[in-house]
Amino acid sequence: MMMMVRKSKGLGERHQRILDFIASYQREHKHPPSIREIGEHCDISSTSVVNYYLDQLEKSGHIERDRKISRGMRLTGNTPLGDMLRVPVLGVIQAGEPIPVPSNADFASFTPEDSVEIATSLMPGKEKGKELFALQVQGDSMIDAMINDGDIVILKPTQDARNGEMVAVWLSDRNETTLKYYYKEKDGYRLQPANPTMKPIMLKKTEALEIKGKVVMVIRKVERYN
Amino acid sequence: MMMMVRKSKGLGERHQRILDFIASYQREHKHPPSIREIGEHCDISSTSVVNYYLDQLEKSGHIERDRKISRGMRLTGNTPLGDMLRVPVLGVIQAGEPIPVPSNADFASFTPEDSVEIATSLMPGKEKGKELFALQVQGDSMIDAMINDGDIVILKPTQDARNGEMVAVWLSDRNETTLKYYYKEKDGYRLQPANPTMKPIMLKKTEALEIKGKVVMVIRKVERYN
DNA sequence: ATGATACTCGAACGCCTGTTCTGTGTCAAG
DNA sequence: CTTGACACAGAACAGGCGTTCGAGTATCAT
Repeated sequence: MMMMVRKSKGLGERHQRILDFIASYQREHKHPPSIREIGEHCDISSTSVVNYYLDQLEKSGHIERDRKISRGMRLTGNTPLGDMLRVPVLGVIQAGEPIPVPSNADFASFTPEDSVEIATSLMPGKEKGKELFALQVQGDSMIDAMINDGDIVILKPTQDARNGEMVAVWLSDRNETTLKYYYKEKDGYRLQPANPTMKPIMLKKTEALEIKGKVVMVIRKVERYN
Repeated sequence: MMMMVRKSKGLGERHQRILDFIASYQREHKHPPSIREIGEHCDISSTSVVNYYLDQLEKSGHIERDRKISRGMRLTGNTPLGDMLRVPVLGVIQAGEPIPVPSNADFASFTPEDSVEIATSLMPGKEKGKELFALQVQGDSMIDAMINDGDIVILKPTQDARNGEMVAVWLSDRNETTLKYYYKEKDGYRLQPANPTMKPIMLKKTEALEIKGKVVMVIRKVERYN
């Protein structure tokens, strides 16, 4: 029979699968799954194998376990609750620099320090998917998007947008990153600033427009201005 | 034997005791207690009696239960976890209207619909006190504070501010509400807009300035602009 | 080859736990 | 006084669940 080869570095596919299942189960049921439920949904036929992986995940610090207690497991670091999302802060965003986009398997491991927690109840629409990432705004170049220095923008990675959505775009012709409301028009694109007093950027079809993500939320921690 | 008299209105002593125990147990163990554990710590000798009360608490909406599932209960309504704050949205804030301030005992009861949840990890400084309230911005009158129509501002009620703090003030002379950075100067007050391209409001000492609260956070859910 | 290591399976054991049933004492209404 | 709702106890049942054990298989370095 085919055997899975262990990826000596990081988590194997089954580890990841179990981790994901615990998270999604917790979100749906408000409590952790049992060992047998994990086995069923992760195609593991024996409870002892689930237990085997759970032990490893505990040793590697990904989960905590309360032995002997039914469903006594919880994720550590990442999403402790089903009510919150942990969004990785992948870097900064500023006018003169390209946008850091999430590398393929970048969501797997990120330190709790470099992430922000968002209550799912705050999330607009059905963007509750876990493919979100965050960037910290650097500089005052986004003031036309009503976004301050230091603000945190939550993005959903995408290559195309619908009219009226706020997107993060890289204008390679101008060497510029910007956040604007996106409108496709007959002769090109219109990038509308959030500030209604400011004029839009009109782009011809010939000009390059790379959509990197869609803005779903902006968070500003107001400390002191000094 | 002594019997407890049921308080026909509200929760009896045992109901409250069970509720408190579930909360404290959950805090300590990260998972809910079992029926028998509740019985032991609440001086109830029979599991059926615990079940009896749990049923009532479920009917009255204080807890939710997953039948047949071990420790399948959880508190509803109030933030069961210490990881999130529930902030009441007391109303709207706009230029032409006074600021709704929290009435004395207003934090006690508010519906979950009229509140926003904030992860404590997001809270700046030590404003994690629960005396916070939120207002929804109405209109474009706060654009000079880099705040959009529909944004949610989290406020901490206070009557005075230190220099550099963003405050919500009511200028009775002008019949105007505004959000500005606050600076006390020798000849009066300076109210500085967050947008660095805009000019401050200079106030003489004689002009009335009512500070209603201090802004600690701004949240913008970006849906669609259309 | 050979042993070590990693991984998997199936089954059984036994405690944990929610559920249910029977019975008892209290108290207010009829 | 009878009746019934209410609060409670105790015991037993049945299924859920974590744990453990024995055994088998694939990969790989020795």
